[in-house]
Amino acid sequence: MAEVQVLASDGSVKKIDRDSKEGLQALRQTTALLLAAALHQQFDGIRLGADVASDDGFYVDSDKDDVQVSADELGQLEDGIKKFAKDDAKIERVEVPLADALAEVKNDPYQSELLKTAADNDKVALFKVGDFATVATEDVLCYVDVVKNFKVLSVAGAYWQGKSSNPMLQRIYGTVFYKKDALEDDLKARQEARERDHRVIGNDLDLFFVDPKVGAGLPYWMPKGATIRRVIERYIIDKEVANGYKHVYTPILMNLDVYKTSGHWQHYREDMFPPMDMGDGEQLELRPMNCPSHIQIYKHHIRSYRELPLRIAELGMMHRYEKSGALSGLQRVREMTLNDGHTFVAPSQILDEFKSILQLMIEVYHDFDINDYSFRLSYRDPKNTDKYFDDDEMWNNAQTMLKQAMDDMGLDYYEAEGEAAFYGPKLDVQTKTALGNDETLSTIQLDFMLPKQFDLHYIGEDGQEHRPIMIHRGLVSTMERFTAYLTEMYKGAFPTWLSPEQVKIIPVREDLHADYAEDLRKELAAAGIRVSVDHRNEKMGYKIREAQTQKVPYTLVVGDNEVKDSGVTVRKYGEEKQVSKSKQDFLDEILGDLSSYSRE
RNA sequence: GCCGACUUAGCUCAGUUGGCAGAGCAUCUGUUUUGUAAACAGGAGGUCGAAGGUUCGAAUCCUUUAGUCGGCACCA
Repeated sequence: MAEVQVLASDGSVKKIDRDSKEGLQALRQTTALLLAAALHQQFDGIRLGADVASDDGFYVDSDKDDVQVSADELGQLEDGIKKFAKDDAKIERVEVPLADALAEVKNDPYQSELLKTAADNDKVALFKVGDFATVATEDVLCYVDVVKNFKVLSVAGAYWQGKSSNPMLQRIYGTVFYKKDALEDDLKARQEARERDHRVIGNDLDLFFVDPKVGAGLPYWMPKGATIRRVIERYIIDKEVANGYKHVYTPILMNLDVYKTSGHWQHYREDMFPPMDMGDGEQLELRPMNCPSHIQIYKHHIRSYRELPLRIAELGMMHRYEKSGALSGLQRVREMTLNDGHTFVAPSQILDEFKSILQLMIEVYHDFDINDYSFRLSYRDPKNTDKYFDDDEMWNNAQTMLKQAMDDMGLDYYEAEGEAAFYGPKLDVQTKTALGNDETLSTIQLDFMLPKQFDLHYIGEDGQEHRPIMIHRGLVSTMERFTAYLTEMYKGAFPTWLSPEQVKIIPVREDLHADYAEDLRKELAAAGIRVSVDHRNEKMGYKIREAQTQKVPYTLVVGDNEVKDSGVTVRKYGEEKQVSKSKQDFLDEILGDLSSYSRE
């Protein structure tokens, strides 16, 4: 076990395993410090923000008004880091009076702020390397000669202290490891991440496109993408109907007054498209959420306690005016169709209904083979409560209830303040995109507010009116985001049941085998399989290659041998091996795939 | 929305100090009838994102604008 000495901000020194998480973090923090030192040395008068070790590397912020670092200057910064990382170089901790430290950085508001935050009793601890010193915060390595295998990757923008009301700084990102091959693996993984990006695959496989001339964030689903979506839609509707959901269709346009009643207009307006003024005083609004629509369904009849839980669901199209910089392929769009559902329950039913929704979600994830996710309990921000519906008791009860349900079910989760919807706390299922960004896939939200706003009630056993509670839930997210997620997860090689083209038949000779190929296609199509014959005037190798690059699960070659045996020769995606079998055996195989959602 | 970079044929990309807009793949036409990852030949295809400006002359320089990408902020 290789050990490294780390220096903490309080001056204590200890040895830790360099391959531990802390060991890597200390290396990242150290490299960030050296990058800050290099920036300080190479760019006179640069004002430095924080130097930070992140989950996948490190970064340093700096003011860009006087010094704008360009992408082609990153190499010279690497050289600068190397100069600091000499054999005998050490990071030392010094403690100085705050006033002295502030005097040193009097033209740098960011360092001043960091110093003030870190100061204790008018003294502040600094980490020093060469003649560069900055605030001591996270652990660093005592000896910096291990900073060898690193790369300065990119320059981007970031708000000072993460607040959009603050000035924007430039942020320089990098990555670092103890071992050279670990660095190379990391760089390779970053490259591969780009190759599995759903926008790249979506283009290669012709799944969808966005045309800027028509509108940003408004995707077009090409036939193959539409097929994947249709499979998802049919799957989830069947699943939900089987689990007691009533599927409905509701308008995507509603009178704006409804959104004033719901509170969306007050809390969510900046994400909504502007209302359409119809000229006669009526204002119509493109809906940003489906909940008010399902509330109308609820209110259409007088409801009895016997009907609860009442589960209303819809693949609901909605429009949100997402900020231009947030748009990204199918992941963030302005028109989306959510696998939405709202359960109306009596207070005593909340816990059980929440658990049964979560159980259903876990089943669905299993069918799609989604395993890499975490549960997040999203609470309101206690320091900024005016963003949310105002009812402290409701919030506290609901948040407690969510936590209890998760604990009862024995599921791991983490808690996040400030992530709630404006009307209530929620359970979010967090996943990562190919590029490593966090995103919410599924969500289950408790809502005590909308039933009150819309004055919902049901008749209880006692013959009196009672207020139901709403649970908002999306199991497979929006069709857009879910398709994007699956595309990245499967790298475009969808399991047979989801694959837009399941079987490609290639006749060896068009003049001799086309009829057999066509008969085969008809038999498979009759069994519900998405199949086509490649009749083009091309060589077999060409057609095989295309079937592989298009990631078709099964390629069937038929020639004299197959005609004679009334069979097929099967080549699976990603395999070179060819297996000859009877038509029936192949049909059994692929139907087995479909019924089990299998990828094999 | 903010910071930076980018935008050339359906796709991926060249295009030098401003001087006649290019390649590969795809598409179309022929020839070829093929047994497991790219047959051969020929043709067609672009107001260089858009609008203004500088210049004898702009894909190239300047301004504005839209979009895309990487981040940040915001979120399904």
